[in-house]
This record gives sequence, structure tokens and C-alpha cells, in this order.
Amino acid sequence: METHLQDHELTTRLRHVGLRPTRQRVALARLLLQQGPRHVTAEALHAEADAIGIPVSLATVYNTLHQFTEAGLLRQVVVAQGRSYFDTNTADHHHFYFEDSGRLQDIDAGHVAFDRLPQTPDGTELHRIDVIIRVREPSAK
Amino acid sequence: METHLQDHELTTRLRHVGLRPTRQRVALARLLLQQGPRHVTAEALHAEADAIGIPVSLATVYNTLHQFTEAGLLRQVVVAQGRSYFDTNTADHHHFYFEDSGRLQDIDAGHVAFDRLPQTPDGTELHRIDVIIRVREPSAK
DNA sequence: ATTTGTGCAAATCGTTTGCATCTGA
DNA sequence: TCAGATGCAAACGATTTGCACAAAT
Repeated sequence: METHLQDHELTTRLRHVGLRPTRQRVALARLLLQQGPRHVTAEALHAEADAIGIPVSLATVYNTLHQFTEAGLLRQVVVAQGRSYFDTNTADHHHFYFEDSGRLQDIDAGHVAFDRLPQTPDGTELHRIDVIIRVREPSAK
Repeated sequence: METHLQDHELTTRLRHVGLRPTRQRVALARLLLQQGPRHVTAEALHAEADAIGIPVSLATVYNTLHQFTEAGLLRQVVVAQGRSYFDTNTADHHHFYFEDSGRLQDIDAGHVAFDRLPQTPDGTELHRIDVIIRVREPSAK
């Protein structure tokens, strides 16, 4: 069964980042990591898992998303109060945020270049630079 | 009393943006707008008002902060889940975010320049570009 | 066997709202 | 006068936690 081969990869990958490949972690990893880049909320992922018959609690979805994020498999992007996405694209890149729909869209790192940047304050080291380009769909006449 | 002169300015300013200069709005405006640039949370502002004997409820602080933001007197910056600041600097600028302490620091617009930016997606118009440079204070040996 | 993960429900945090009561123009 | 503002407490949504049970090594 093809699914098994893919699961083996996922299993290995989870082990490599120090996470036990449990049923739900493998299932969530499958949803998250075996497709193109995705921006997922915890709620949405939970609903998705539910829809395909994977029993997993919302609490576990949150735990798993955070574990994956700490492990570097995901990146978390907070765009507004109470609106946070987990991004399966961990490469250097930025985002468009559609304020009306609440959707997020990747911007390839190659499309944003800085001409000048301040040096980081004394005693600090750079973690990362987030660029969020907030756009609106004009009051669609 | 000097305070009265300053309050008159604030009163006028509030009126100009269509807000009635009530006791608590003027008091909060005094805390927010009569000092250098500040990054304030609703909680912190509420505590501050309390400390100097201004009776105002947390709900009113939230309402007021949002009204000021809509009126263009403030800008809201969300840096993490449940961590949102109101910035009294409404000029074009960016931010350092200290992930350990949760503090925010302004970066003058002049210190960030883009060499390249993507065009906004079809059917959308630019609202604003947020640049947040996330830094950490290294495990201070 | 032992450690680690999971589910559930309850707790928490920041924020918003409903509504009766005040207050500024 | 009376629209608009405020306070309080209750409602809220997103997220987290405590603890008994289940599964992985």
C-alpha cells in the first residue's frame, strides 16, 4: 500500500526530530507535510482530521502543531489577534495577508530584497525577519 | 494649571477625530499622546490609569484604544498570540521584537529600505507593510 | 515495564458585548 | 434633553492544562 511507504518516511522524519511517531502525529504530518505549502489553523486541521476519520482531539492538534513548530517542521505566523496560522513552508519567505478574508499567501524570498536594514540591538541576535504585506480587496463596487 | 492647557489641546484633537472628549478619553489620551512614542498593552494602560487615580474600566480602555486606532491616533501591532500593542507612533516605521522579554522597539522608516517588493495581488490594494525583526537575547552566559 | 502521548473537560488569557446607568453638548 | 459613553459582569474564542487512560519503545 502506497500510504505505508509514505508513512515510513514521515515516521523516520518524526523520529529524527525527536518525536515518537504516534498514530495522530503521523496522520497530522501526512496532512501537513505531504502536500504543497499550506497555511493551517488548529481548528481547520482538526476539522480536516475529523473529516477523514482520524480521531484526534483539538488539544492534541495544538500540542502537535507546537511540537512540530519547535522541531522546525512548521513556522507559526500570527497575523491578528486570535488569528494564527501554521505554515508548512519553513524556507525563508514572507506573506501577503488579505485583511478581509483573513487568508495568507506566501511571497517567495526572492521577491523581497532589502536595501538597508538596521543592525540588531546590542546584546541580541537575529531570530528572523517577518514581512507581512497587508492588502485589502477594495469595497468591490 | 498647566495640565489644563494641555488638556485643551487633547480635547480639541479628540473632537477633530469625532470623539467626545470625556473624562476617561482625555485622561487616556494624556497618558498616550503626551509623551514620546510608546508601546502599550490594554492591561498596562489600565494599570497606569489606576495608579494615578483615574477610574476607568478595562472594557473602556479597550474601547478607547480601538477608537483611537480607528481615528488614526494609534496603530495596533500584534506580535504573538495574545500579545498586542498599541503604538503611539503612527508614522511609517517598523519594529524590533524582543522575543524573550516581549518588548517592542521602533525602527525608523529610514533604516529599512526595500530593493524589491512584489506587486500586490490582483484585485487588492496595499494597506500597509509590517516588518518585524525578531531578536533574542542569547542565553546570556 | 517504563516512558511518552492522548482525550476530555475544566481552566486561563486576552478581548468583546449587553445592558442599565451616567454624562457631555 | 438625549445621543453617546461608561462600568460591570457575563460571554467569548483561541489556546492551555491537569489528570486518568492508552500506546509506543
